[in-house]
Amino acid sequence: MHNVCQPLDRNRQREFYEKRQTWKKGQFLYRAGEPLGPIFKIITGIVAVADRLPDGRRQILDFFFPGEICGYLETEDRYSFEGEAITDVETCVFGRARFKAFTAAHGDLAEIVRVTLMSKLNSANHRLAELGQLSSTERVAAFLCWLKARYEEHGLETRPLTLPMSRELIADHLGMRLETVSRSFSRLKRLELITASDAGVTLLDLPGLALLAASDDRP
Amino acid sequence: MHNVCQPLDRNRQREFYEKRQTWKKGQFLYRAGEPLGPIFKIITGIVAVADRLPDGRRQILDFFFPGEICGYLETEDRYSFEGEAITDVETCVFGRARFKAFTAAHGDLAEIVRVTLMSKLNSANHRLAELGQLSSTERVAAFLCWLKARYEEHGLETRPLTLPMSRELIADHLGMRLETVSRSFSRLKRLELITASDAGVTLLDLPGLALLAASDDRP
DNA sequence: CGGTTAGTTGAGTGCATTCAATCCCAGTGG
DNA sequence: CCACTGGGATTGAATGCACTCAACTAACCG
Repeated sequence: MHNVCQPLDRNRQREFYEKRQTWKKGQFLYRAGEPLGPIFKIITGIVAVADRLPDGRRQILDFFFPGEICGYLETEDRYSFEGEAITDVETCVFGRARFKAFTAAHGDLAEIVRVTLMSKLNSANHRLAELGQLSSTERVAAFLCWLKARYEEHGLETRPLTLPMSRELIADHLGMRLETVSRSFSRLKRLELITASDAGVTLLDLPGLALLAASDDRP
Repeated sequence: MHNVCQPLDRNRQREFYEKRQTWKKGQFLYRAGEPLGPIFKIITGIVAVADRLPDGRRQILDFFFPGEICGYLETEDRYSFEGEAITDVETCVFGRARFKAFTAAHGDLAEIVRVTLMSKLNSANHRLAELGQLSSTERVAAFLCWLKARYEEHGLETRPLTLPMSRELIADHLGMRLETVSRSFSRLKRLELITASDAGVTLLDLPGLALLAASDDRP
């Protein structure tokens, strides 16, 4: 159907971006241990990438927003983690080999990949500090600051902040139980750092939240 | 020896590896926020890379062993984290710009950098799952398994395993207090999964430890 | 020897978890 | 139209794990 690899821009674009795919909320784009399939570029929606322990516990490692690429991380020839659509999601799907060849051929793209990887590693490290050192409420505060920053990147409304993920997802991201997440929200409300309506959460005192979060803001 | 790349071998080698530096246990190779200095390749000893919160709490992100490179992670023009010699350390020190130029000029080296970054990101992700999901004793078990694997990589004695880091360092790595680390060791002894002598720790039942650690082995 | 530092262990506290009840809302079918 | 249902969220009560504070041991070094 799509012929492979011409050094012609038009074709490239088409090759890369033509093959779209949609996912319902709750569907998995890929699972850990599955043979490597394609790489996904998110067009709309949010994907949660998670590590899962044998007994079912899971750690959500990152939330991927439109414009980001997920599914590229691999060990051997299997996916390392799992990617789940937590909203309805639309993706571009394209082959790994082709992606590799393409970046190899373009030095500047390789540099972009390097910078992206480094930035992701940086974020992961900051999150390690959060998980290891912050109390539950501090973690929620840090999460809200982070989410606001992501929303601003994407030009989304931040007053109020519409939370696209459930308490359970937040809990699995922050290494706590959903009830504890809920209590933390209540605590933040009582401290008048946030208010909540059915539309979402409003951050009343960003400096105060950042102070609670203590950790340097994550990039 | 280190056989890095062919063209202009002699000179390159000299440029890269001639400048050595030694560090006493406890010295910092670099600190977060400092203007970017050189990149460090560790020849002997172990370096702990850590993130530090404003109030002094720290999260040790990784331990770097001989042959590894640390100090390359950056945001803007500052070091993101801090690198501390936890034993006496000998390093090669070389300039960032030169390193960049060198990798840019050699596609294969750039690929090595990419793979290394990806592997580090993979490890960081697995450690996120550990911090987020495992109990304290499980975390210590995971840590011991990981350390053994690292030792084997480097051809070091693993029966017994000589722990190069104090309880406090382990605690700051695993997000717990040093007393809890100590209690976890005692628990593992009581479970007859390990024994300890003044020479170090012997892992009696690796499968048992790995089972406790639950998480997939980290790479 | 005394002084110092790393490690272990005990007692008591507190924070996060577990289990459970309730509430709210959206969806559905009588 | 309203009663019913199910999922997400909040809150309460009780438990338990990890933390704090503190005592004590062992090893090392002057």
